[in-house]
Amino acid sequence: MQRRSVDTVEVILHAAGRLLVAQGYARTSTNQIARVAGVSVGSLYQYFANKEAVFRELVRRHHEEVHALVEAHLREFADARRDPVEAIDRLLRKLIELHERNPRLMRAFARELGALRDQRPGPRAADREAVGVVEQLIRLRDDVHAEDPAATAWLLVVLVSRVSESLVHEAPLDLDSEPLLAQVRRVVAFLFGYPGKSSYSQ
Amino acid sequence: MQRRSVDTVEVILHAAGRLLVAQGYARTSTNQIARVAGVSVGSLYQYFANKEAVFRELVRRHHEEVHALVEAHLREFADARRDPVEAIDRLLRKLIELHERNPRLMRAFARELGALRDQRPGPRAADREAVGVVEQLIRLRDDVHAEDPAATAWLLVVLVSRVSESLVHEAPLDLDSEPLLAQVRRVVAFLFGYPGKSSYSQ
Amino acid sequence: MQRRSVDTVEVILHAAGRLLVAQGYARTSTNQIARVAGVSVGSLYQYFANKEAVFRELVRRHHEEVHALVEAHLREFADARRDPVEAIDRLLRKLIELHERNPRLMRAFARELGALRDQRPGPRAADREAVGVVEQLIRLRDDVHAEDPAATAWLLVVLVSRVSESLVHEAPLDLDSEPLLAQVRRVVAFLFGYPGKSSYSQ
Amino acid sequence: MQRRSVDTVEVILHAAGRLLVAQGYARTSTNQIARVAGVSVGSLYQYFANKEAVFRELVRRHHEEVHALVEAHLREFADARRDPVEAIDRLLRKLIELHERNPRLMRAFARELGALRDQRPGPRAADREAVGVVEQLIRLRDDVHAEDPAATAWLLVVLVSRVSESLVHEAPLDLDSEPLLAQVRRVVAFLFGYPGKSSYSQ
DNA sequence: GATGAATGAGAATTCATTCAT
DNA sequence: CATGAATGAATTCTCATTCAT
Repeated sequence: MQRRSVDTVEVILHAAGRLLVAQGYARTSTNQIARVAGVSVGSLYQYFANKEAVFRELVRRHHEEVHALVEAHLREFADARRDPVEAIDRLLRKLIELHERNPRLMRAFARELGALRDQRPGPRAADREAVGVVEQLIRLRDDVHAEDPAATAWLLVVLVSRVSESLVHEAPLDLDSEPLLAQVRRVVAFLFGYPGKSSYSQ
Repeated sequence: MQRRSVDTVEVILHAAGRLLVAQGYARTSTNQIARVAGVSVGSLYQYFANKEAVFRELVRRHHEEVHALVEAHLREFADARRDPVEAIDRLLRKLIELHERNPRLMRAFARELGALRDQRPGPRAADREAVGVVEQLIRLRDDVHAEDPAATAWLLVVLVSRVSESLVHEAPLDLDSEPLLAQVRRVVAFLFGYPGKSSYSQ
Repeated sequence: MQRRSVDTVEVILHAAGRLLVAQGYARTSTNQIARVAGVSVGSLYQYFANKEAVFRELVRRHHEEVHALVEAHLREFADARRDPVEAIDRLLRKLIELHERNPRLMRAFARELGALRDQRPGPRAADREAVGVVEQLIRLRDDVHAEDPAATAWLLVVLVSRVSESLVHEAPLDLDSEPLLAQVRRVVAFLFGYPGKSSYSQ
Repeated sequence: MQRRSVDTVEVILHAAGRLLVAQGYARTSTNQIARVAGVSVGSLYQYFANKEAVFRELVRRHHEEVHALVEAHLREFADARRDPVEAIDRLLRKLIELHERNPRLMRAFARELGALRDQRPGPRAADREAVGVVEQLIRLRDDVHAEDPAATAWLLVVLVSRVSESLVHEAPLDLDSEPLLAQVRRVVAFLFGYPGKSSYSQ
């Protein structure tokens, strides 16, 4: 029984994701989701309060993953023995990897579920939280010399979150991602006062 | 006659914008838009093929404004006698100004109209175009020494477009925008090989 | 001025006919008729009380033509010096000719305007009237020996009106119309007690 | 479950038929049909793709009945031991009987649903098919001497189908149907080369 | 008379949600 | 718990008709 409910929720979310990608939020009906999932609408409403809740759960799970990733890398970033620029670079790569596991779904999240996004705790809220944490970390690390830790933290968060999105969403751009990542790395190093590391001036 | 039609379109778009902000795309009906606009639904459908078309036009107009702004500042950026970092900074400020004229509407655009945004030529396409132009400009300016013009152009565009959005959308962040802009300026200068200009290391 | 109004009515009816054939009654709007006719909707309503009236006039004109044809041939049929079977045959050919001038429109009349058809005087009423007239004529002619004049008249009218329709509407039937007309002729002759004329028994 | 669906379809069709007779196709809305049927509009759309489909099913069922009748009598007509004229007469009477079960509905079919009628396989297609079958049967029977089997078959089909319609639709004609049927019988006998059977000349 | 923008009642259709089985 | 038929409020959109210019 326990098993069954877990499966039901799973197939519903899977179907919802596929339909979201294929037709968007508005065009996807709960009956449709249930049909594709191979369960009855009734079952859908057993586990989800309404249509929105289905998609909210879908997004929530994604955010959870992102959050875990960010947290792990911020721990690395906090570790004085490790290179902070590397930590950011690695986080960025992990985020891109995450997006690339299902880019069409990630794009659909951004495109279709903007209206759901603003619920707390959403990504904006997450960003906000991250800015605070990063600022503290910057202040704690002796080797990071940011002029304005608060502004630097903010820019860093914006950079990482938006760059990872852009790198995936604008994939068709005929640019290789490696040089772009290198560029971001340089900027991060610059922000951290590591001018010598990979700057063009060297 | 001419006058009437123009007015009708205008009041419809105005009403659509207000309702978008107040209740979102999904909850806004065409009858409602018409009522708020003070015209009949029939008139709405005289000028717009369907509900989506109304909001598409709203977004189109916004994009047009952004496009004009970007174009003007890229011309300034192309002018060798003017400081390129200043040009970017001014563009950023203008974009923020634009957003701040009606931040709630701008936020609604991002939140609610993601699905419309992807039409060609949308902002993504615009970004793509901008990257190409900026790359050329970087190559042309003798005083700009970017290591990898293509990657630099891409990062610059992502930075400007996403930072301006973030600055407005996350306004509640208890940060003053001036330090954030200064930070962005520093990064831009760095990207352009102007390390001495406003770097913290000076 | 007089001229203009006549023309306006004419172009409207022409457009209505074309649209009726192309899309049917329901799918044809008055605005569309006006556009195709090259006049304004307002003008349409200057000359026709409503949408239905336009099509009623179209049908009325057709009925008028049919009526004139029938009347002329009934006069011929009434002329004792002329062969009554020939008269019927000629009428039939004339009706077919009429239908063939615009078979698609004729078919559309039958298909789409059934609901208008029942207005008096419609074809049914016309049939009724014709039956009475034909019955009298049969009684008057000495050379016509119909067993039951009333029933014969009825059958004759049904035969002529339905056969002419069928011959045109089912044109794709891979039958030549000449043999079919010959067959009808034989039946008419039989009904008139002209068994020797073209019967197979001769 | 099975039971419910069948009932729902049935009451919808019943209501549609009644409304068709009472107000015609155009004036009948799906909401109205549902209300009269005592079900919700949603249920109507669960079983029918759209308004037209409801009426198409209504007509289809009628055609099915007619088709069954015709088929049964053609089998009789094919039986060499039975009188072919009688077979036609009986078919005609059965068709009239069928029409008279609900003449107003039959009339409404003709008047209002002409546009639906033309779908394949419609009555015209059915007529076409019948002509071919009848022609074969005429050729097979030794006792039927038709001069031109193809033309005879065609005329026979037109006669039977149109006469049965006319007899019902023009019922108000102050004629008794018995003499009319006798007249048709005579014509059929004549077409089959049975001149002595019931001809007035005997 | 002509025009065509404006009207708005009304129609078709959808779909989230319920609930009897 | 599962099912899926039934619901009906709500929405989009059409189009015959009017009337100010």
